[in-house]
Amino acid sequence: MARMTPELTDIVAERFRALGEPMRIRILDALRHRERSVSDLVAATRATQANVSKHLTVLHGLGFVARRKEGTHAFYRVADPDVFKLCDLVCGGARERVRRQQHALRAAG
Amino acid sequence: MARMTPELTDIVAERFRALGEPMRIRILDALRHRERSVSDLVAATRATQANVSKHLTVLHGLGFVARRKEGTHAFYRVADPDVFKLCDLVCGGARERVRRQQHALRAAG
DNA sequence: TTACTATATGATCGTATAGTTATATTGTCA
DNA sequence: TGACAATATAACTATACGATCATATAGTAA
Repeated sequence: MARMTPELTDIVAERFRALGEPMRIRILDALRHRERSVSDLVAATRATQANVSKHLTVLHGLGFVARRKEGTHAFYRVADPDVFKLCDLVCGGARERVRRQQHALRAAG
Repeated sequence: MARMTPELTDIVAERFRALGEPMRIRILDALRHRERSVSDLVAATRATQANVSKHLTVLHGLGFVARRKEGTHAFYRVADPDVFKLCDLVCGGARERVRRQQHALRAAG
């Protein structure tokens, strides 16, 4: 396979960086099974409304979530199902690391 | 599935954040098919030696790459094969977004 | 209209970190 | 030993960005 172009590496990094904030992961996790309003997400994450709204703007700008307006409410849902595949993969790597560390500790102890 | 714990969201975000830098993506891309020494990577990425070394420290600290010393050289290789699955997934999302935008432009134009 | 609710956004601040420079460390060879 | 090469790291600067506060915008209801 050919090397990635600098443009592509920038795009890839931008998308990873958007997922690289704990609060945004919590928001996506809260959206795993159903859409939620902003105020729902504020309650679920215990963050301020402005903070949640700004994180949603980032996720929406990159197409990770979609928005539906209804009256004064805005309902967000996950628009890119690969998000959870990404989280599962990265979780798996984390679990594997913990497992190896524990194995090394047992061998040393 | 249960909600993620705050600890887990932090770990997941930390790993995504490590992948959220263009230079680190370039380094991983350069390691896609073979291990490389630090000076190889300096030449491949056109960054300074100190800069490449620091990025490698981050990637190594999270287990994304492994190190092998040989004389004064240090050879790095990808330790977590999921890295490229992650990149492919995030690339796919990017491509899908571009495709939809072009479709919308054609429909509007 | 006024009052209230839900959401988005601009201004500001503090912190985290990428990049650079200089230096330390380690290994090789004469 | 000294000189050199490869890598790692400490100190510093500049910038990006997350969090907060205040305010703007939009919808609803009286």
